Amino acid sequence: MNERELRAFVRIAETGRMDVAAKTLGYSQPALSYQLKRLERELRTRLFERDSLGARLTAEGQSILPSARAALALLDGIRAVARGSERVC
Amino acid sequence: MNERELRAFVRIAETGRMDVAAKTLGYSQPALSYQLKRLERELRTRLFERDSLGARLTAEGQSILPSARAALALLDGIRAVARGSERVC
DNA sequence: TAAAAATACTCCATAGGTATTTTAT
DNA sequence: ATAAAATACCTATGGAGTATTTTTA
Repeated sequence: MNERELRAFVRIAETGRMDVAAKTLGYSQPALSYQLKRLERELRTRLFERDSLGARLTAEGQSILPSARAALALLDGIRAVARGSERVC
Repeated sequence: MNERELRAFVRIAETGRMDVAAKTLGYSQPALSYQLKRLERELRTRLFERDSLGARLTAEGQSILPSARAALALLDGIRAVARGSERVC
């Protein structure tokens, strides 16, 4: 479970589309598809139902979305703190 | 920033020793040293002062420790939720 | 000089990109 | 037929281990 996977998960949930999520995150659709698959494999849970219309959260996906967002917010906070104390080098 | 790096960071903070932290996490001291270095590089901040006595948190390290712990707790929660909804396969 | 961290090196697994295929509407 | 996701394949980078070196108390 890593930050990139969680950001992918949240963005797919927000857009309902893996190709759009990939574009807004700045990488390819297959790469994003692979990341989601990796996350689902690690959690042993299907997070989205996919079809030719897009990707919709499953119940499990919905249940972890708030925690994923909260965790990412904490990571953003860590970055902000770190940036605030950057050294000369 | 990934889960492994954060767990490494927290464990080093708790033990004050990279070799001990590595052992309790189940991997080698050089691997752990590398992970911490990667995290510090990404955050552009020194998180520990190291010497032949061990590793002690810097002020920046101390300031992110609570967030790191909270983020890991959220990840644990995600895992717990996922485990609770594991499918047949 | 002893103990802890850092570096060097080697190897395998992972992650991403492009091209293509599959699937459902 | 079209649009979205999945797969295949290739390559590059990352991450781990063992052995060794460096540093400082």
